Amino acid sequence: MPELPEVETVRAGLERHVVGRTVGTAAILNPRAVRRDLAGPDGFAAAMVGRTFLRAERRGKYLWFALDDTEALLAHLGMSGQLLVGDPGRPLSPHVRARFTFDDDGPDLRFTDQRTFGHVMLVPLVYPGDESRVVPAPIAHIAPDPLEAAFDPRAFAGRLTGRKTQLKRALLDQSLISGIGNIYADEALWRAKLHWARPTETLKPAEVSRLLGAVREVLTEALEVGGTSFDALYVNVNGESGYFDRSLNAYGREGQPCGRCGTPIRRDAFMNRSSFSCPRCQQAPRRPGPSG
DNA sequence: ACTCCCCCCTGTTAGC
DNA sequence: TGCTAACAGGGGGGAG
Repeated sequence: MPELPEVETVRAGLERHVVGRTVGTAAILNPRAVRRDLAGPDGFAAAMVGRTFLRAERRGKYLWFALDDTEALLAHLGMSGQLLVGDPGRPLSPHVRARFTFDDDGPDLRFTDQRTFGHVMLVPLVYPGDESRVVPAPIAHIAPDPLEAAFDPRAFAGRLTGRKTQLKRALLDQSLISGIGNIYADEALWRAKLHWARPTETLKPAEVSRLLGAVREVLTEALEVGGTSFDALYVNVNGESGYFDRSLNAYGREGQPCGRCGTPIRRDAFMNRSSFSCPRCQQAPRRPGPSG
């Protein structure tokens, strides 16, 4: 379940192990991995040969390598995507979807993805709106994430309370604030003592800043321990797990006591998935937001 | 313009 | 024991 802390952990690993190196060969082992690339598997692979990874960057859950001033290799890990760096001679696992070797004959890069929700593509770099930062064209509509300099807390507060929806839906909307998924949404809401169904238009300024503080806290703390791993589906570029699952207060803890008040954590069906919260610390709104 | 819901996919687990 | 169904969930795209 790669969200911002997991993707950032992967990005940092790629910066260390891949940046500065030049692609020798590129192979697409499953065409679905490049389904969003207009050039198709063969065109994509051919266009990648000889390109040098100049920088490893990230916004929210997307990461990319700048290849020059105008193009980038964009990647999204989806649910189960991994970018693994290792001995080019090691066995090829059945879930490897794309493989890049380098002209220095060093460690190769493998995009591995059991459930194939992730993808990679070669894309143009553009300036979105009034921002100073260059980003890949397909993600120009994604909002800055709360850990980057371009994030504007006041603009976020205004757009959040201007919506007519439930708070958790808004937190998961990458065009409003990026990098947050189901796990960290539940964790941030628990910390801020806010209910997932709270109508966004009723949020007070103090509640919004409490929420943003909780979001930044939980993302930062998870990042410090390498992200959250429940199983082998999320690992860093060396195949190692993160440790934040030990620090979860709400997510996945149905029936277990709330760390603050002891009330059993409750699980609600939400958007075809689950929402975990403390029924006592996180008071349900009298009138839930739309689609509650 | 904004909000919402379905669907893409595979491996694991719960339940009958 | 063996099958089926539910579940995990990010986000694109289309419906409303």
